[in-house]
Amino acid sequence: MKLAEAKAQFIQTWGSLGAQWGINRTMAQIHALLLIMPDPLSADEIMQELNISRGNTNMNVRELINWGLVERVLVPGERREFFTAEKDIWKVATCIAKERKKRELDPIMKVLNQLQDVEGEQKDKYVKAFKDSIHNINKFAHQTDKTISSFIKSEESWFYSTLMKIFK
Amino acid sequence: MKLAEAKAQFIQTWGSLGAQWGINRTMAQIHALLLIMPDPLSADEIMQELNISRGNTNMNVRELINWGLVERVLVPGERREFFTAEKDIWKVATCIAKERKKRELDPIMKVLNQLQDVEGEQKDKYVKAFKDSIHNINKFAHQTDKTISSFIKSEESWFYSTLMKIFK
DNA sequence: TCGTGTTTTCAAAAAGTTTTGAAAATTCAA
DNA sequence: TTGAATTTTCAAAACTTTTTGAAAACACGA
Repeated sequence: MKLAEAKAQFIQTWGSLGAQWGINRTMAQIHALLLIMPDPLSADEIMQELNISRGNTNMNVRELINWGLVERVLVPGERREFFTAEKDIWKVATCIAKERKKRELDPIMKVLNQLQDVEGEQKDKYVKAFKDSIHNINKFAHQTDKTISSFIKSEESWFYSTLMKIFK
Repeated sequence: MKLAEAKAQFIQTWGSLGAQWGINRTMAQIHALLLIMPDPLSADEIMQELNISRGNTNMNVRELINWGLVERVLVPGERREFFTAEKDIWKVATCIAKERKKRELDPIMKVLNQLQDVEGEQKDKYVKAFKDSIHNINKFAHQTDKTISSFIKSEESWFYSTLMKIFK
């Protein structure tokens, strides 16, 4: 397989994966492109490679920067901005985990805690079923929160550097 | 807080969570409703509770059944079908993990394996960067696959029943 | 300050997804 | 069979999200 073909396929696969994950397709494609490019790209280069408009490029690059997955790079002697993606896939993973935890898990945990105290008799089977469900989901959410938190922290810890060598 | 209010809030929160996860909002809401109801519901009851059309109900219930999150229940003496959701949140989680692995991780791993062998010189920095990226992502994907597989299996194993008692 | 190259914004258009509801199909008791 | 209750289908409508591109804003050297 030729490089150009492989590149196109990788970008499109990463793009549809992103779409299923609530990340928009173009954002994921830009990320894919920057992942496999050795040097930083300018907005124009991204536009050309992916055939998308300037506005679209700008918007999605900014969002990738917000997620912490892409960085602005200043090339000496160049007026234009260049962009590059974090290449260490473990860092990418922890970065995404951190962001999704903040955007998804944390808010639902807040709601679950409020829903714990519904008025009403335990004798009422509807009240009982509701409370039981919320209670169980809440326990599960706390466990998940702990697991994700330690995954996120593992990146920085001593434990990480020793253990991860096995996989890297 | 009153039960009705808490119920509505839970359904709507679970619904928007689902939307972020690539699951459609209504499907997640039906799931939420069935999760907190002690007894199975009929299609009509779901329609009334959530204010959605018959077609919509039918389609999304079927999809939930495909995911293995909801079951058809036959009530003796009733012509209509009733539906109920798995209440054990650990089972729900492994079920979702299994399905998402099948739909998302497995296909991308297939593509990554194909992309491993791109033609071209290692001296070409674009070829090198591409190969390195794919190689690293592939290693990560294999690791993730193992982790998810053992999570899915944990449900059935001896280890599960002993360890999970701590959290339940 | 001006002019040029560059980035950002945002309203409107395009594309994509979900929902509706009525008609068709199915099921089953009589 | 027949017909009433129920479920399923699917084209069109409603809604949501994404993309475009031109205009505005910005940055900076001369």
